[in-house]
Amino acid sequence: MAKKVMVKKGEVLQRSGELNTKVFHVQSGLLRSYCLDYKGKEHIFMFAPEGWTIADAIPAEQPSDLYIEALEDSEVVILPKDIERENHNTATLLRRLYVLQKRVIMLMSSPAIERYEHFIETYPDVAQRVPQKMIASYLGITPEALSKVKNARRK
Amino acid sequence: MAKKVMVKKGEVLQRSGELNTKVFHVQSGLLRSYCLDYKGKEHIFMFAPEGWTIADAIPAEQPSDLYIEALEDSEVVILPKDIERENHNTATLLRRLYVLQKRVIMLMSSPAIERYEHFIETYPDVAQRVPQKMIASYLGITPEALSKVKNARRK
DNA sequence: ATATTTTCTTAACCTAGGTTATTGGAAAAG
DNA sequence: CTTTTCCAATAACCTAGGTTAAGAAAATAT
Repeated sequence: MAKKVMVKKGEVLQRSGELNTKVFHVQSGLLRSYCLDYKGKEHIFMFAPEGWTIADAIPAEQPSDLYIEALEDSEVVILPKDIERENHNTATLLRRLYVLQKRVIMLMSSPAIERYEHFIETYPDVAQRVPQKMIASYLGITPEALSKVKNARRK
Repeated sequence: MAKKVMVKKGEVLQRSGELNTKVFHVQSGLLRSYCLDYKGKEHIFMFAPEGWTIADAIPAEQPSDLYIEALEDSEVVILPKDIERENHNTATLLRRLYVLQKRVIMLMSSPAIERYEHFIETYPDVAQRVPQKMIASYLGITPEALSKVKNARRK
């Protein structure tokens, strides 16, 4: 049922539009999920370092909204999507729910610099491992804006 | 364990900062959850019409981030928070997760007018029952901006 | 019914962040 | 090592949406 694979940096594990039947558990390395907007611009939905699980939350029969890609060489366990229905413990789902709630609240009510600081505090390791432009994409701003905003604070 | 209450429009069922130990199931009427930002401005996190469940996703021991308030006279079943851990079925949690995922993606990648149209399509009934400024608050913009943006499209 | 409070709209002006372009440096690839 | 690609920073300019204010229309309260 479950199988383990080694993926190289840059490899795409799932593409938007593909049937969404898998859940990925990261044993080592780093994955990200992202979507493309109508202009073809990427928006990072989440990062998944070691120990995290990453998947599109869309129901299993529907085509995926998200791409899932390796940002580092990674060791990944691929599980069938319906495992969420049985085995996946409720505590994990509740935690994911809480993380997303926080994210929505921050997107609506905090300026970019605060979202940046919150990200750095919450995921200090990830912040060291990905380029700035990916952090910007996760925050919902451009890399230029992130540069500017960090600069503005440093005065 | 569970108790049913009638609440009047405007009544606050839970306040930010209070210990977050309850889940509210709406039998009739309409509730909303919202947070306040550092300027005291409200941001609506979600609406809960008949049949929906609403709660702060923060772990049960921690003080709530969200206010929960009745927008109409409502019939509400109040459940202890830990019911989520046992009885709450996984399908419901997965659906909540999916709704939030969509919300985050839209907040990051779609302009206000598209978020508005998506809201109207997804919750046509709610859109009829709440003032425009609450829709604006849910979308993450001001009522003035919503007026402007709707006007701009109508040309 | 009348008074009071909300809501919606419009308008003038302002600001956070987007866009495009350029530079220089750091990584990858050959 | 050298070439190419990728990345960060800066600057000039632009735009979506915020802010403040004011008036008209609804909704609530008295």
